[in-house]
Amino acid sequence: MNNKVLKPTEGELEILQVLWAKGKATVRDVHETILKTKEAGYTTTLKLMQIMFEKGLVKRDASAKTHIYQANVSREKTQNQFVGKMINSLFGGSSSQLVMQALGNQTPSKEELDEIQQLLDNLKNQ
Amino acid sequence: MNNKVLKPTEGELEILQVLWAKGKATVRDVHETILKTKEAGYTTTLKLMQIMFEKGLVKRDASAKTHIYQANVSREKTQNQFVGKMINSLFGGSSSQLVMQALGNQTPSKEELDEIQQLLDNLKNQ
DNA sequence: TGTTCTGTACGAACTGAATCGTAAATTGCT
DNA sequence: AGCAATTTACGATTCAGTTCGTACAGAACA
Repeated sequence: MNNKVLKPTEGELEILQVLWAKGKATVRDVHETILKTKEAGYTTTLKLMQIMFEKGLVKRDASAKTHIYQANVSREKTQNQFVGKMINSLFGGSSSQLVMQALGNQTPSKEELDEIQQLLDNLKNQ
Repeated sequence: MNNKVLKPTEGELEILQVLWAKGKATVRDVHETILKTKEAGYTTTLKLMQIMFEKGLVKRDASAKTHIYQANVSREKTQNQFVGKMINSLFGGSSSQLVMQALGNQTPSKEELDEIQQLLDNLKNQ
C-alpha cells in the first residue's frame, strides 16, 4: 500500500479537474478540454498523464490501444489537502480566517449563503 | 511601477509569514524562526531573501552592515491571491464550496462561528 | 594588530516540473 | 497490401526553485 501523500502540481490539477468532471477520458479528451483554456502540445498532456499514472494520481485501462484514464484521488481529499495546507501557511492555522477571506472576496449567491447558513447552524448545535 | 503579479513560492511564503508577524527582521531572525519548523542552512535563507528582494517581495534597509528586512506585499493581498487561485483550480469557481470545505474540515471555536455568522448576516442584508 | 565572528554576495549543483521532438506500434481506410 | 492518421513511449531540453560552499568585507575583541 502506498500511503505517501502526493500533492498534485498545478499542471496535474488541471488534468484532474477534467477527469473529475468527465469520470473517464482519453488523453485526447483531456487535451482538447485543456486547449480551451491554454496553449499546449498533445504530447505534453500525454507525458503529464503518464507521469501521473506512475505516481498513482490516475489509473488507466490500457487494454485497448487508446488508454482510458480515470482519477485515482478523490476531489474531496485533494481539496482538503490544499485547504489544510493553505490554512497553515497563510492563515496561521485559523480556518475561520480563511472562511472570512473567501466570503468577503467573491460574494456568493443567495442560495449559497443559505447553504452556508445551514452548515453553520449544524456546527453551532454541537 | 511594477504591476506584475508575483506569486510567492512555498519557501518564500515561510519567510513572509515571519516578516508579517515580526514587522521588521534580520536574516538571522527569520532563519532562527524557520529553524524551529524545519532544517535549513543560514545561507539558504539568506539567498532566498536576496531573491525575494530582487523580485520586490520584500524591502530592506541596507544602511548598516546587518540588513533589516520587511515584507513588501500585504498579507491580505497574498491571501486573496491564493484563495482566488484555489477557488478556480479546485472548487470550480464557487467560493461557497471552499467555505463549506473549510468549515467542515476543522471545526472553529464558538467565537469564530459567531464572527462568521456576523459576516454572513451582513452579506444577506445587501 | 591580528584573529575570530558575523554578515553579504555569488556561483555551482541539484531537483522536479513542463515542454517538445521523434520513433515505434497500432488502427483504419482505399 | 500499402499508406495515412492516431497513439504511446521515451529521451532531451529548459526553467524555476532550492540548497549550499566559498570568498570577501566589516565588526568585535584579546
